[in-house]
Amino acid sequence: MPDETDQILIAALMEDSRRSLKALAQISGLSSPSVAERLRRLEERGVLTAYTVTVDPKSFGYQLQAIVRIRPMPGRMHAIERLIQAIPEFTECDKVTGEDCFVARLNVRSMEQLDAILDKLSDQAETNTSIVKTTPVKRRLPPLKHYATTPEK
Amino acid sequence: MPDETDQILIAALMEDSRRSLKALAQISGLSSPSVAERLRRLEERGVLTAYTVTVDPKSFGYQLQAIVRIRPMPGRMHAIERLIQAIPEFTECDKVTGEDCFVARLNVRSMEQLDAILDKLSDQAETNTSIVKTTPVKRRLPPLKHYATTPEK
DNA sequence: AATGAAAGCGGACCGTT
DNA sequence: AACGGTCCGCTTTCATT
Repeated sequence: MPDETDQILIAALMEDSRRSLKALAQISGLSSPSVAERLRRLEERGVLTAYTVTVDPKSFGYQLQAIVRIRPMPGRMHAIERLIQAIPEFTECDKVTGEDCFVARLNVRSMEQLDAILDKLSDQAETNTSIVKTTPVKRRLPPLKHYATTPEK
Repeated sequence: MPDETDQILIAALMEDSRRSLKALAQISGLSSPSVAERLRRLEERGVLTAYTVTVDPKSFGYQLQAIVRIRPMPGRMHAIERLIQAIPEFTECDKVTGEDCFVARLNVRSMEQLDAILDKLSDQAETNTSIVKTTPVKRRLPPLKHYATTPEK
């Protein structure tokens, strides 16, 4: 389990993954070789899974974002799963318990494109689409503390 | 709108946001000062919105992930929105059209914690919870091409 | 597992095209 | 808007604790 120093490093990288080892060293109170060593181990252990960027989809003309719940018809589950994976406008998808097998995020340029994509699923699944209006919570980390110091308020 | 070189840079950073300017220069066929200049402009224009890391929640004991749809009772929408924001285990939340006002992602350590958190909403909203079993599509970028060279297969 | 020293490489700032 | 050159600073390696 990551210790407190690891958590400081992770939080610092979450804010800005391009921070230099030296900057991370200052933040954590370690030397830069130690930081490098810790990052290496965190990657190795699968704690840090990716260094990545966030892009504004609107900059690329993706004016609409939708959450689509998908309920495949009997026997069509694998086909639907492959279809979702093959359509790049689905930028995220979870397989979940309950009636809706999949919950996916869809980025499209227009209502017409939304319709066209949902249409591809329509012969093998029922879909339920909600257009994203705003995002009250942007992707963030859950609390990283080991011990539940906060009694789960 | 970002040109093709910008797209190459963005895709390269999406894969690994810690790539050096020199590495990005080689990938894109530019010099490193030019790469630095382009990144600066992409940030300025709000195309690149963050450099960040992805963490495995399980490494921190978050054994369960759920998608929660939340339908506030009349007049309780703002209160619910603030509540979601205040509970750090909600790591993502969109406000959407339709009956369910919010769709949120919840990370918890146990079923008990799941219950405890949903309980906090229960007097002001109806919730519908789906446990995430697998993630067929991990967060990715939609196609970045300007022109729809792919006729939306 | 972390440190300091040293060497090698990358980034930032020039002036130029 | 991109380039090459230069200088400075960071990263990486290694020996040490």
